[in-house]
Amino acid sequence: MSTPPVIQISDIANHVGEEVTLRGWVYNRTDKGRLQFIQLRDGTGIVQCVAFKKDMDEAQFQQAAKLTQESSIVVTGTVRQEGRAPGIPGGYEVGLSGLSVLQMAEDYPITPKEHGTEFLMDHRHLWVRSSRQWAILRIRATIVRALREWLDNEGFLLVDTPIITPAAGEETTTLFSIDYFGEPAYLAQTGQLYNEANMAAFGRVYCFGPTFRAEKSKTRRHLMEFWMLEPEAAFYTLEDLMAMEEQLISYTVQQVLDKHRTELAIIERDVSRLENVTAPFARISYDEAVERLQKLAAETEDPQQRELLHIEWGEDFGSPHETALAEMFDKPVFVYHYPTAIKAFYMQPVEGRPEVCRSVDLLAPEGYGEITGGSERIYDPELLEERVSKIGLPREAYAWYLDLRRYGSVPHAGFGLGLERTVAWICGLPHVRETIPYARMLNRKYP
RNA sequence: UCCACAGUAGCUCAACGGCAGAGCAAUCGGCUGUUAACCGAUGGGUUCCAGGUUCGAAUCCUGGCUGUGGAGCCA
Repeated sequence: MSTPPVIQISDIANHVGEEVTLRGWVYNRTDKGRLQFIQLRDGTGIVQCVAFKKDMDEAQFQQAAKLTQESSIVVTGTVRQEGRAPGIPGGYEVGLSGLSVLQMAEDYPITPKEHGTEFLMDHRHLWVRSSRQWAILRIRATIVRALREWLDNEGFLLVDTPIITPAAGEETTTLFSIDYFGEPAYLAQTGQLYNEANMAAFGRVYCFGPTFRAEKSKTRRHLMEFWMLEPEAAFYTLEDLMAMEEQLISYTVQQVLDKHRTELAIIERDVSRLENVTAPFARISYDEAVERLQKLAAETEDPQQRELLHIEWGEDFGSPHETALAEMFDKPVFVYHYPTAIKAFYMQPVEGRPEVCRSVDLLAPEGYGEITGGSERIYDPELLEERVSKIGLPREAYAWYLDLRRYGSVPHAGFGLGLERTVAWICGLPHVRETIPYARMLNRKYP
């Protein structure tokens, strides 16, 4: 007797009326005596399998009745359309004729009831099987693919930058240090400086990989290990950068809308907010942003809220400021020309107004905060030298970077995009911890 | 690092100075259309840890640990 062909649940609509084999895990099970319902999960979807006592071998029917949640099984049966059948995609079910058990799962900790965050994060290795997490991580993969696809199509070359580095990428943030054969080394917090070297070799480049920040940040927007996409392009101006970012982001959102209606429905995302994300995005200067915030603070009744929104020109935005600014627009908003003093040393000052620089951050709507940050870079060798010595960076560690300005320096610009914040925004999640398979946070590195 | 809140059964929670409880999960039984099925039964506790107050502490006090939310910093 031959075994029916193995199919994937995502492809089930193409097999109605056929005898098939499915392999996977028991998502849920219930029975009505001589009738059993087994929801089977195979990674591509979930389908309801129906076992009637009269259609099956008695021993197999008895075994099915003992199936525990997440037991691994192989089943055979006939696919039929059935409006009552739940699942992903749903609307189809399999009338079982055979079943074999690969392993009977022990008591599964994650039940179909609600659980707390700590418990779920402790069982992250199992939690990723849940349909909500399944949907989020599939959308994350599409976001990564869309971002890279757009860049590849626009002539940006993927050039990887190192993760183990000899010194800080920028001056401020704390780094994770490692022992490099007796010498200190650090996990990269950005690939940007290397990107600038690669830009001079390939014109338009990007790097995409994990970055590490040893800051003791404890918020819904921070991870110790997160993925950052960093494009860098020769001869790009700040205006070029904004035009590029709005195309890249709107393309990515569109790809998610095209490919993941099912997943967006599972996580109950309000897609109307995403359908709105089309170029051009709003653009306001830092000056205007401060004015808007001061006006808003003045009009705010609640004294506590007014205190949170207080800002003077020259200060960086805190998260209440970013949220308030983003709420003034129904799509992402660029804020450009930040004060030079609060930005990184390599950012190009605005001509005739050196107290501000050619920098731009993109704030996502709905309170998700900064999802990209970028700038034109200083290309004048003397100015860059001056900046490096002024803030007391170790000259020898940056010698190679300063070299770039000595051999054919050109105007150029680039930005970094935080992947997890972008995923959180597009998925409408309250916290970045669910946007990455295994989050590394202040109080968590397990599992 | 700072501020606020929390920790009770495998999970989610109740009990708030006087016998340690419920729902789900587990186990056993029933049911031919379940959608987090339903019905009946059974088992399940170092009330985070250490000290203190009290006739009596899950409950009040002190210290610690762990977590959650927020701030700062940042993407």
